[in-house]
Amino acid sequence: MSINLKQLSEALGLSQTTVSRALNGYPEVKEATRERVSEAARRLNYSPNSRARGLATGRSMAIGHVIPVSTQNELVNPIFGDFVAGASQTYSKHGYDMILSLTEDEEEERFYRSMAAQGRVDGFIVHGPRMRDDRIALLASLGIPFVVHGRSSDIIQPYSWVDVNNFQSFKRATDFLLDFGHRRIGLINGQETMNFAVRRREGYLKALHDAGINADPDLMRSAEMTEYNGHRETRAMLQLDDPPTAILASSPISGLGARRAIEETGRKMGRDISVITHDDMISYLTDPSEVPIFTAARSSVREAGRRCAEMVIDLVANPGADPQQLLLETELVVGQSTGPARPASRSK
Amino acid sequence: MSINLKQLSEALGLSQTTVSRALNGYPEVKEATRERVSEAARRLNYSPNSRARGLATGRSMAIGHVIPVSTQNELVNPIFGDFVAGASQTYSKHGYDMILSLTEDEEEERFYRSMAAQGRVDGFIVHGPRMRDDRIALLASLGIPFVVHGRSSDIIQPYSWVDVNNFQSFKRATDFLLDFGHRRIGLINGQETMNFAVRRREGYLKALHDAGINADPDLMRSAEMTEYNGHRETRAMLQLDDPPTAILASSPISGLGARRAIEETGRKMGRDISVITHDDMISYLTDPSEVPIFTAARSSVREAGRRCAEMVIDLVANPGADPQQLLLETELVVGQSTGPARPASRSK
DNA sequence: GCGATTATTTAAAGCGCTTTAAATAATGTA
DNA sequence: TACATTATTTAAAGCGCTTTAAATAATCGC
Repeated sequence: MSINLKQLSEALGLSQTTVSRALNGYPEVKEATRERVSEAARRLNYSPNSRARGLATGRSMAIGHVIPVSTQNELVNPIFGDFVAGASQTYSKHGYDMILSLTEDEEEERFYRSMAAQGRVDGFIVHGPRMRDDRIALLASLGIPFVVHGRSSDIIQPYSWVDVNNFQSFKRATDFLLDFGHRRIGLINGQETMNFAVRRREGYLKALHDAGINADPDLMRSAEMTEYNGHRETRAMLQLDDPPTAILASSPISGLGARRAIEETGRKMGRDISVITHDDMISYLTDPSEVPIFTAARSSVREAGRRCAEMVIDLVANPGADPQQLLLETELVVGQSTGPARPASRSK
Repeated sequence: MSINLKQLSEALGLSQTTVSRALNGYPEVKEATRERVSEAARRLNYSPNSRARGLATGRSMAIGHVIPVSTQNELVNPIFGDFVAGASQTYSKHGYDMILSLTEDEEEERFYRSMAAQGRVDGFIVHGPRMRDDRIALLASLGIPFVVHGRSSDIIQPYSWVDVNNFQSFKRATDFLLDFGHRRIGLINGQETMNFAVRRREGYLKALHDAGINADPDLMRSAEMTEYNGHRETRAMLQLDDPPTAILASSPISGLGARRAIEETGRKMGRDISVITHDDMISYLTDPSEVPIFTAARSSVREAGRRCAEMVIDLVANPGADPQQLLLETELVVGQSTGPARPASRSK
């Protein structure tokens, strides 16, 4: 189908060395020669074999994205598509490929090791960091560049990460509700084995504490962020003797479930009950309206994907460099789902 | 970090040839030798460099997934995560990598060409086939194995695909509604540049036609499958003089929007208006209840991912073989969102 | 016009593996 | 025991590129 370097250089009457250099932009090639070479390469449809080039350079020009999938809950995080879209954009700009694999918990270590040892990738993006994630120590010991999307906790050695300021974001959202006079605020969090979920809870608790409010365990729920779970947990909270007047949901999807539960009881969201969601701005979920339905703490996960990709490419290019960190703030976008607290309406 | 073949063979006092053969399961190696080699490989932490191996074998052991992203609508399809999860599972079983890239329309052809020419992948999965998708002719002309997830139309040459029987699925769902006495059935379809959407509309129309009902253009909507659009289109239909008594939604997400619009007008889904959705069984959206909220035509996109991966691996292994096709049927799961037609209730 | 520089090109080695062709060892047969 | 077979191992070539070290061409200063 397409020719190789040897054929191209023979066709040109030049050595492989010169042709290679011409195409790779080395300065010691006469400009006229370079043009002749480029033209011929285009005309004869030459493209360098990536494996051969990789073998010679010691680079694979690929970054591995390893998505943990626990065996119990085979859930794929909905943010995943948009994150990857952002990263892919950056990679293609730099000539990198993205190698994606979903691995189950038990195989995770083996997988990272073999990908690294076989030289299939030049670096990794670590997804879904857990509370005390041992992947970080593993990758550090393997000596391969990596960036964590999110953070872990209790890790001594510095490492590179890109994270949303989940603590601040949920503190801010809680403050916003407190300012509206809400005192009973429910939290519908993601699974608290995940690091981000714990940080969100801490932000929520801090705001309550600063306002002199004791947190009520009944109002703090934690489950996978599905529509179904958001509905179930909200319904349960609304059935309490002293139901919340506001709810903080960790994802727009659990937010949808919360809305359904609210409306099922004849309440109106935004009037009887306020709701704020965290919103990663997933393309098919984020409301494009001027005043969106949901008041939300927004942070573009696509942007996070771009930044992670840039960071790991940078780490690959500068092996000696120090780890980098980037903390993204969310933006609180006020929509129709929040308003002043009403005296605990118990309609129905 | 880890050693190479030469070092391993020197440590063993054997030739590289024998060591290579021992590890790759060739029969001409004495069993005792093979064991000695495997043991040493394990002990000395040897793993073969994938690029070198790929250069020698001419295989890259990677399959490319190219997701089209149109510049106007930067939407990432929500099914994508689960499809990829299924495929990844199959790949890792066979030692393949998945290379993922999102490319914009204009770059698509160039991208496929260069991936193929550079030998970065051994085959492709084509996502989101359009009505008369020219990627199929392109890939056929490149002579590289590929499987289309979905089908195109008006393509003369046979090609490999895995698709859901969208026509039959929507015909069946429409029949189900007709049996309940519905005569005004709204369709909230995906974008009809996509092949699947057109097939769904045809199934819907066929059922109506067989029942002697003239399709009403006002009841056939087509837009990207977001919550927001599902809401908007449903609301528009409910405001008609002669509103539908049932709605067919092309995705669970537009279904959520439809439900919101229905309830906003004081109607009750399942009683006043019936809704059936197509459901790809996306992990975070599918309702695990015995009797789910939504009546839906279900088909596991994760399974489709697995089957596509198997098929492309098979095509790579058997270059001469004929194209393969697989048509998956949906299962109509009856939930709470459907019931007998009610005399066009115009509450509120 | 000639040696010294500088610019440009090339031969050949090397990246780490697989595989062909050939050599050596082991076993069988008469 | 000697020759033919079969089993096992090895040397070396080759995959297609980059890059080091060396060669050749062109240009400069005087």
